[in-house]
Amino acid sequence: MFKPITIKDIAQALELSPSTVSRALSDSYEINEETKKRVIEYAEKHNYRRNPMASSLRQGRSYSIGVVVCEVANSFFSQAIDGIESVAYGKGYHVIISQSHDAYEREVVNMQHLANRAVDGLLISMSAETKDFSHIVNLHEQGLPIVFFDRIIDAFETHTVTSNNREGAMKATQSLIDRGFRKIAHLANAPHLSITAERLEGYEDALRQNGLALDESFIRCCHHGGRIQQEVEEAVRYFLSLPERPDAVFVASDRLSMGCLSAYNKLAPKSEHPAVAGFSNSDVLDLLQPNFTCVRQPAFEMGRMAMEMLIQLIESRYPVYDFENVVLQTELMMPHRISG
Amino acid sequence: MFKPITIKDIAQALELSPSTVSRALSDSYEINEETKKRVIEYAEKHNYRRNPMASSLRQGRSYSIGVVVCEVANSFFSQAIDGIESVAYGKGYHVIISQSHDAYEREVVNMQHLANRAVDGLLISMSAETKDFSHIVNLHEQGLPIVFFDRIIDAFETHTVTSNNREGAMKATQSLIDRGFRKIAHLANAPHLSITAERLEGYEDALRQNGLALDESFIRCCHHGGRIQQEVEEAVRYFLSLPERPDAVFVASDRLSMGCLSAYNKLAPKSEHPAVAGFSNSDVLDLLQPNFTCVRQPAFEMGRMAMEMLIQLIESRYPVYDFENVVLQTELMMPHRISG
DNA sequence: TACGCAATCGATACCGGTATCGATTGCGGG
DNA sequence: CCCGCAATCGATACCGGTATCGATTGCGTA
Repeated sequence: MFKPITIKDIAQALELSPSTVSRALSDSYEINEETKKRVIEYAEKHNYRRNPMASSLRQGRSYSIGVVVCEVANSFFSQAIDGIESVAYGKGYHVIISQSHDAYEREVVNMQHLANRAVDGLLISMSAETKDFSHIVNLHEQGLPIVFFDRIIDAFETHTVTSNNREGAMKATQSLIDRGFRKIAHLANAPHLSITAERLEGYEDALRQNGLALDESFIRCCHHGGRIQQEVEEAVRYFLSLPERPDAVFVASDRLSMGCLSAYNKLAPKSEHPAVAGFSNSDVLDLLQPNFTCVRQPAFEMGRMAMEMLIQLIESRYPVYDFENVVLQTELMMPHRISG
Repeated sequence: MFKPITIKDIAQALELSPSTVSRALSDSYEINEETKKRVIEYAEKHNYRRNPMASSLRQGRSYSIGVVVCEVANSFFSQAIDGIESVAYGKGYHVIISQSHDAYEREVVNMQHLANRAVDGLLISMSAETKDFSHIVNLHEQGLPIVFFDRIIDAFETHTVTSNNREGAMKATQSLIDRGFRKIAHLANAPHLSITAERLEGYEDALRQNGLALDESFIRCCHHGGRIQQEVEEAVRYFLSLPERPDAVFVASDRLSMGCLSAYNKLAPKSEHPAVAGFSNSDVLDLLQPNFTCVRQPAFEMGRMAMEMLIQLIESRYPVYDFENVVLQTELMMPHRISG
């Protein structure tokens, strides 16, 4: 096994003290330019790499932050992560991604692993299954900076970034109404999520504003957020089984939109497909399904802002008590007009 | 700021030595059961968390491994990551994901950050842009265990996991031939990738075996692997501009398949769309596009195996000189029959 | 009685950087 | 000539665990 060279090796070789080498390598003003050059040259020549653990241990900081999302194979989250990374790299932070797979157990384990000094802060979008927040509250009480995005909770005060889910849902539902549909169903996400309630509200508001009746039987929620395609198919099968079938569906999330369209393709002939509108940040879904209206969230921007807020918390010298709750606007993408 | 309790605090409180506490917490056989219980109880009660940096620094191991892929918003890679995680968590390893975005610079930076004792090993699927492998060779020469999967290189000997790309490509192309198509184009990936050459081979083999002529003008490759939709559209536009248009296209990757279908939807009426077959691990793509034949790779299994091989390298007491190059089989998914 | 050995625990060095405090040198001003 | 101060660098403790070596005790056995 190869033994990497340390700061002490350099010190010995150049007849300097370890502290001088350390300072030279971090470009300290107290070190003579000439000395710096010697150190840096020697370090590069011998392929020196600073040991991040030793550094973190001493400094009490790791310059890395943890991101907890349900899954990365999701346009919304992957775009958000890109936004997070764009800020992080600029400010010298490293991003550690971990997936909860919408499972409570997984979320707890991942956070424990990330927490306690291994990361300087946490960006969290809650898992669908999680009802008990004590693992997060604990970390927060221990002083770990946390920022929520998208799927937030109010167990304690901190910065949050969300999009205007109510309005997005309303716009999508309204677009279906504008296109002449009246029997509009709602395929909802897991019931405990903040976004679920907000989007349901928007859906109901739109119906109400247009004098349409609310029908509980037209609402179906997926407890696993569509990560199990079977539950989506069940919901679609249910809609298809209704004596009075919906002629349109408003879908609450990216994955559910995928699953919903896919399920209809599988379970019913094209002539019987309802119009579908829903939340999605996919680049191609709207193109693949010309009849699909989607609500896009500014995912990249959300990631960017969340990361900036987190860095603010981390680098603040004093405890922060004044928290921001940013709400970003959504964008409605109408169906493409395809010739032929 | 909250000050987490350390092993020394526990030692002092229980009137033990730090080493005893350390051993008690790692369930050493040299510690009396009674003492262990006292220590563990106190630790739990006071919410003790072992500091991973100190631990890693001393042990020279971090029990975490790094994964470098081009992007996570990709069915194939996200499934592979799930496979990796399934093994990792079982063996007590933590997985750090990082994305190269198919950019050379990004790949180098990420690896540097992961490397040098911050991770115990690396699982790599090469970026499309990378032609210079010295950053990886360096790490390897320093003794960092590395396993390649999917997009491999042969700059040095190590374990690798791939799927049978040649055969997969052949099967897909053959399926198009079987369906009666004769003018089959190929939308290829970035030229330097191992998978690109292998899949091109399979495509050409299939044509040859069926007595069809190879036509260079029917092959177009995307240097950014389709991450820039514009380059896919250009290729599609090119195919559409040919005096003799292809009646079918074999597409080399997941993202390219998405992009290709999407581009055709955008650029040509449905009646002029060619049949499309290609590599894809998407759950829904084949359902959304009934006419799409896809080659699935055993992504989860690839991740699983790669991780197991990496752990073997990491935990081997002696240098390993006998390397495995596993090749897994692909599966052809024929178009669904949709009524209506 | 003496010795060997297992069980249990302590003291300490060390992992590799870095914060802290201090030492040395040189020079300008009073 | 002395003092103050800036510039430059060294010695050392320390971050929080843990490997290493040793110490102590008790007990069975030669």
